[in-house]
Amino acid sequence: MTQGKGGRYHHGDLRAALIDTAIELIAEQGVRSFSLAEASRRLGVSVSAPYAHFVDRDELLAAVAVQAYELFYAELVPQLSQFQTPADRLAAVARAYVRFAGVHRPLFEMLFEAGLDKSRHPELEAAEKPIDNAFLSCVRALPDPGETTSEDLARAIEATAHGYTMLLLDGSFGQPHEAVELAAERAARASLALVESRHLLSRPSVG
Amino acid sequence: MTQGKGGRYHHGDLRAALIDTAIELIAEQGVRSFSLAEASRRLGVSVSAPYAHFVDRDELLAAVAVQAYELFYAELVPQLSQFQTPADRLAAVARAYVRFAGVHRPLFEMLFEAGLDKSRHPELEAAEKPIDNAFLSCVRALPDPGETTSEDLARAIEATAHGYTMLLLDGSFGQPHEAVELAAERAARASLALVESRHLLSRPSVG
DNA sequence: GTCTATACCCGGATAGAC
DNA sequence: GTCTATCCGGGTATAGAC
Repeated sequence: MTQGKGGRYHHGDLRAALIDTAIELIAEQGVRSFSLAEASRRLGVSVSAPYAHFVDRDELLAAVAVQAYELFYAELVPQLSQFQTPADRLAAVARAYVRFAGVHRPLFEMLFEAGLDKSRHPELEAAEKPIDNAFLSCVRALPDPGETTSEDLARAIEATAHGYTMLLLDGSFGQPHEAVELAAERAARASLALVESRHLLSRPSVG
Repeated sequence: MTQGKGGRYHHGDLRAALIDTAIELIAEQGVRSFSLAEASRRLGVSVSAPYAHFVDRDELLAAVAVQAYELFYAELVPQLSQFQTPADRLAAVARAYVRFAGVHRPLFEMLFEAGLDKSRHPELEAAEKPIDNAFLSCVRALPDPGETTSEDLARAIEATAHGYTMLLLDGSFGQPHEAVELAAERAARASLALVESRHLLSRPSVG
């Protein structure tokens, strides 16, 4: 899909092709079992070829993760303009969060299971930030912020969306496609509940 | 710790020793890199010895996971009797949930990252259930259940606790020990907020 | 129940030719 | 930039002796 000539990548964009193939393989077998060797095999290049473009396996995985974050964010964005109130937008973003994980499961898993060292791959933090900001900007648009900081409420909602996502991926909502919608809907509702009782987020939890 | 004689396990309880050693190794290096070979080395037995007690690597890991669930549950239980109201107990359980993950991080991670096939290891589901029940029994003790089912509210709180836990382990709350308490406290407060607005969990999230 | 030995497969990574 | 060839390490699992 990226080379010009025959079956070889002599003059093609092997770097991009490796990223695409890595996504394919991760989607098929998960990050755990991903290897440069297999990616090379699938592309019909030698096992040493990737090292001309990535210093090691982790650098390729980091590039994949960045792309995954971008896709993730791209699927959250449309929700922001589709609802009127900030609260509804928050619910929609939470719903989209869970949906993304359900639809692009291996991609989502790799973001959290690849075991990439973020200090060695600073691009990852940058790629992740827009997602945090999607929640945060909605929270900031709420009237009456109350005592709770925007960051805390945004984090509560993101945590909840993330938590539902994990339960979904773990099978707690069953296997079929309806499970995705079910979990997504629950996350959306919980988000509304957190918004409603956000004043409690900044108080001692027990008397 | 389980054998009687010298450095060999000829007459010791190798099975139990393997589980203990696995926990050690997982605590040191995470599940990812755990191998039967290394566990054998550390115990001073041959690499083939474990196969007399476990059919394969996964069966040992499953046994470890069961033990991890038991410890997890054991740390939640004391919270149940320490607070008066059901809501406070829910907050306390959520707090303890996050704390467990913070204190026994590798153990917690293995429960969700080991990649164990639950259909092949039914013991896992059974070992997990008491934790779900800890949340559920508190919810059931709430006055005025409202329209939302107990299961839904319990799951919302567990999802939130789980989500905060993931953010904590991912470094979103910083590195030091205070991060654990911070995340745990946020989870506790969010639980109270969900209890307070639980009526919203059973309604459509957008009009 | 544990040993030794072995067969097997896999991955990461490098050197040097083209 | 890609190849071939190779080294090195690791893990899983089995066979057969004790």
